[in-house]
Amino acid sequence: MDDHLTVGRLAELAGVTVRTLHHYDEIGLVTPSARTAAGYRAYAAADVERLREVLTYRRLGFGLREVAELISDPRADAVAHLRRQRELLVGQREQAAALIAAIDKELEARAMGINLTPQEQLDVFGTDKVGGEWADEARERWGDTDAYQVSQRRTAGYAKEDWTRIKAEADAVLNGFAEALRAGLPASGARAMDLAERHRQHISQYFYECGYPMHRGLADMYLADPRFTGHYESAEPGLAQYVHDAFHANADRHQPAG
Amino acid sequence: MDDHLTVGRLAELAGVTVRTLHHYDEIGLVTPSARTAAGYRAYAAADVERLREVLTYRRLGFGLREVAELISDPRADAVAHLRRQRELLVGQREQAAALIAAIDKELEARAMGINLTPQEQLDVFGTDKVGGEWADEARERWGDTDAYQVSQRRTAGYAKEDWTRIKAEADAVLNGFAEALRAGLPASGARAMDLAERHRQHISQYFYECGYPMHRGLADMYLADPRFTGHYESAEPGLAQYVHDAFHANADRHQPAG
DNA sequence: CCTTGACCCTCACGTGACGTGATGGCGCAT
DNA sequence: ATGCGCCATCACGTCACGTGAGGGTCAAGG
Repeated sequence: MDDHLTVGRLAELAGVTVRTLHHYDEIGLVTPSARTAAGYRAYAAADVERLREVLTYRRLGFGLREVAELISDPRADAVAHLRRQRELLVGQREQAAALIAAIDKELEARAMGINLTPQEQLDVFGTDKVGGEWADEARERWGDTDAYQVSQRRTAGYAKEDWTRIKAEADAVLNGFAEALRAGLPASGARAMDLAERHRQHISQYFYECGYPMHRGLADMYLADPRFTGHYESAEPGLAQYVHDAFHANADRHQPAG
Repeated sequence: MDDHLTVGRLAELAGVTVRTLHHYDEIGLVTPSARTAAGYRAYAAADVERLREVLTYRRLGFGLREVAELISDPRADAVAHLRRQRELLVGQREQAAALIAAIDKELEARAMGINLTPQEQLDVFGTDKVGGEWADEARERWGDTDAYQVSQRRTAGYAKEDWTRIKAEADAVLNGFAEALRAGLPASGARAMDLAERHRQHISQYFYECGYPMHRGLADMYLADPRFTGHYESAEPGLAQYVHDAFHANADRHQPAG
């Protein structure tokens, strides 16, 4: 009977308290499929699976009542659940990104001594509902409220020649960096700083407000996302790291890290 | 006295209920700086600012008790708060990303008929604590748990000629799509399907496992992120949308949406 | 002037998802 | 047989509000 887990073991594995498992048992959400002679709860593999489902939905902000409905929905199999959970997580992630952008905007504003209008400050509020029941109306909003959509709207108006020019400018910066790297110039040198600043203003002008904090974020992403990394590495090996370092150095110059 | 807000107005602006504001008043967390003769709560601009602070911390999972401590911390000014909040949000976003990656892994596994080991399934648990007190130990974990790090390791080994070849292949796909679009072929047609599939396998081969769910995600990002959008739009206007539709259509063919 | 309807007030109890003991039964090692 | 750690079931506490109940306030309209 080693394939059955006790409450304590499962609790530890799942990262929840014993009381939580008791509670889920009480309300019939995750009931151990067996009990020992002494009345100990004995969780089987299937129970663990179910708990995993429950916890995933819980983490997405659903109430236990809703979770129960979701996982007992007969027209949705495990894969459907995973897809749904994925959707919700993407929404969560993008919402976090939107809030980060909003904070960056405020930080930028404060760094420049500008006070945002009350309206702009309150915009931050509108983007979510402090967690919880956004789940049901999720898709409805992430069609239009999304922060990315903003920049999308901004970019939507560009014609082909605009894009060509924009890209040409971006390529010029990239080539500049590649040359600087080949020439052995340091990533924190004057040339690299110039290029970093040009890049930042380029993004700011054509896409969205890109303050130094966000520019740091971009730098990190260029290293983390292989599609960006590839873009730089194919121009010159080591360029992605070089550009990353330059952006950070430039950000440090203008806004010493806290 | 137009610069003072009533509960209802503020509640609407802030996206919370009147009861919540009453509650915050009761516990002294956000107290209106004035009352009208009739006893109506009158919130001034400073109160709004404070509420914004509170709500931001709340959204990050802090209890009201903790929020009270945080914002009454005299050695932290507004900027410090914003920076801290930003850090936490970045953590949240990355955690969501990690969970998405985990779900994609499971989806991939299921699509291939493989069942993940219990260990691998339980890994999902470990990545967080269902929300709440992760706040304090945040940075400590998000240094190495990050999902991106994986693909970074994989791409680290490529030399310049590899990158050149990889990029050439990617460009070939892009040009194929541009031609198809110019030729008026539908985004769900055979040619587009071929290209979409080639792209998916290209990503899978050189970067990371890219199943159909993730490929859908990529498609969405190509539309959402202006840097990607620009890449496609500069080749042919409307191409970003076209590619997006093609990826989705291709995913639908292989894995009908649930 | 008086009503109507939308908003405001203060109790005060209800709720959801557990936390936190209290009290007592297993189970295995010394 | 006697600790020690884990298990069981009540049962009340808590936190952040929800949800009326019962009653004043205010600007607009008949």
